[in-house]
Amino acid sequence: MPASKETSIRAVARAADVSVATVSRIVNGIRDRAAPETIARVEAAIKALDYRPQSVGRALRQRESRIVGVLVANLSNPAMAAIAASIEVALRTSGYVMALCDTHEDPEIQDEYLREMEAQLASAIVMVVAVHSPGLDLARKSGRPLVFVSRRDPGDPAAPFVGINDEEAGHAVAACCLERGWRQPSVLHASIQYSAGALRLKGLRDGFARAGIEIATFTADGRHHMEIGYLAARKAFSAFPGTDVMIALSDLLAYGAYRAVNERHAPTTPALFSFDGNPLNDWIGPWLNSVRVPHEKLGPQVVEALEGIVTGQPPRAYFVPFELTRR
Amino acid sequence: MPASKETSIRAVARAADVSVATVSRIVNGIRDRAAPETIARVEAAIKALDYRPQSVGRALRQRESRIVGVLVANLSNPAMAAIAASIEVALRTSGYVMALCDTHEDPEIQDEYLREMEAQLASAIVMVVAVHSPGLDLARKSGRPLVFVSRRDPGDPAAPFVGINDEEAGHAVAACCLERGWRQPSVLHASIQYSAGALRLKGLRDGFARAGIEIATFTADGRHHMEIGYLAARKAFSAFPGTDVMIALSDLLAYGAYRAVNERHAPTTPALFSFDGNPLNDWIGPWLNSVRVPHEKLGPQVVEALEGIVTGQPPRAYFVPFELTRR
DNA sequence: TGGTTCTTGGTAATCGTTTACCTAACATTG
DNA sequence: CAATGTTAGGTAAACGATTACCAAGAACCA
Repeated sequence: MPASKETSIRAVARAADVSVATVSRIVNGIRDRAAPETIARVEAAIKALDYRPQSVGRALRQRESRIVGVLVANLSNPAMAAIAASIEVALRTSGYVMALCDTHEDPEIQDEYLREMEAQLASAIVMVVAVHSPGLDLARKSGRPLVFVSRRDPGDPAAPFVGINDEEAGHAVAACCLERGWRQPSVLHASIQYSAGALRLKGLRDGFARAGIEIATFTADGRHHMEIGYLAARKAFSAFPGTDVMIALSDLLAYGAYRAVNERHAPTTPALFSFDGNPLNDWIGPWLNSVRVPHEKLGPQVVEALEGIVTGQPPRAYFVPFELTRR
Repeated sequence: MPASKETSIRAVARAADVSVATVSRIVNGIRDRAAPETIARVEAAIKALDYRPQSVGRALRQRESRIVGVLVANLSNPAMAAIAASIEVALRTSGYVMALCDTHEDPEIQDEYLREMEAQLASAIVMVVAVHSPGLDLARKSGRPLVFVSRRDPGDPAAPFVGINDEEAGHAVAACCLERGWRQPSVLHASIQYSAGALRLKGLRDGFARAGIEIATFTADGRHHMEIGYLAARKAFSAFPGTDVMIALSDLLAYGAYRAVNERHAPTTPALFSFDGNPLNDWIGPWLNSVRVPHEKLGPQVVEALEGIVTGQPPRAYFVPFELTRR
């Protein structure tokens, strides 16, 4: 009868006729504190009772759990879901457990979760697209490893960061457009108060400036990024009818722009370009040129960044290479 | 100086000059065991020290943490990500913390996570699209509340379930097709060994049978659902060239079919229908008719189902209404 | 042989919280 | 006034795991 009521370390100790200390040491792989024969007996008991140490006991004693809090801004965004999925795999292989939280890009919810992770004694926190918040300021000095993904720490640009080199990506997009002869770019963006958007824009601006081209930017208010993209694209069409390429600073904006393009029924339509490149685009957005972020590479980099922090390496950016998908 | 090193319940007790028991009672809202004046003093101390009880201590003592394990089959599927987002909001409002795990629809990973949630003393487990696995059989008898979302418990059809009525949805799709005069349906599906697919298919079959129409089904092998949809649609085109509507049993299959439709360059193209209706479809898939699952309603139902279990109500299905999106 | 070191393993404190039980002091009642 | 509640709060034992420290025997060496 495997397990059921009493599968504590004590039960194993009784079954193997040793002390709990010995069991604990063996479970934790300390093999030079017990005779091989004893180890075998304990391992047999563990198997027989189907024992697995309870995380809470360990966490309480060590003042640190194996949970890593991953706070993402918006789970409904396929790009972020893909990032979360990648981080999950990487954390699991390293023996951590991901607790995934959706902050809805709201500072208060973000703080609520930061506090909760503190209460859970999370061993690290990963912020995927963080916003400025008081709790984040506290977390920064709490000593808990903190890694930022996609968007840099809004309060400390030097904090450990995993993502693409956004400015370089902007450059690359500009170069690609010029190569194709698109010289009337309009850029659609939502908020650019944070690093990712601002850097992408800077890269674009610099890239086009080399050809003596100044870019036109458009934004709008909306309930979500698709709507913003849609409205911004409409603005672009009326203010800049001759535009031959629309560059959206994120996928979701491009989806919105796509609707605006279709509704326009013009003889020629501008090309569409965007950043993020979520994995579904190959199928649902074949009309979209994009900067593909290799989401599957993000997870391992996050783990590396975390290990860098605990081993005391100076904080730095862990860039993953992006690719251009041209249609 | 709020908090930092020593913000245990003991610190609060010292600051307010009471025992830890009193602090604990006040923190937990037991207000009739202390004088109002004492309560005020303790609450002031809590605020001054910025105290929040550590979850691990509580979990250890109560043998149950506030974590709810949510195991989803595939985070990269926007429909499932949307479900996870909805569950997250509902759990948070009820004071729980979601630990989200991606099982990749792999029984072994699913079991690994089930065990981990056990070790974390999770207070409940939510399975979004579960597969059959030995660990699931164990979890079922562990007494821990267990709710299935989207797909029923593969081992116990009567287990608590939250989702749409798949058979009825199949019926509705058939009726809608007939109303539009589409009488040559081809159905694309991946695995139908699980409840959702099988029931949708049954509903479709029954619905069309009323008009004396037999449906043709197609499937294929592929690395993911998009590819399966693509290949199955190609099969359908060669085996059933006259098909006037393709019904995919999930969104992702429909995305794949869309590519096949576009590549065909035929004078008339079949209509596309699918199930799931993820929130992005309005923008990226305007060509897609679908059964929209109101993801935002799923989370609250999941919480209701969990509460039903702990209050000892008999297990049942909690259906959410679906809607047809016609293009 | 007496001392040292290694091996093997046990003892018990500790982490932070909850809660059953105890105990004064005071209030109420007959 | 004695008996009985009631109120307000404290004491201490859990919960499960880790780990610093201790100790007995064996092995080794001079």
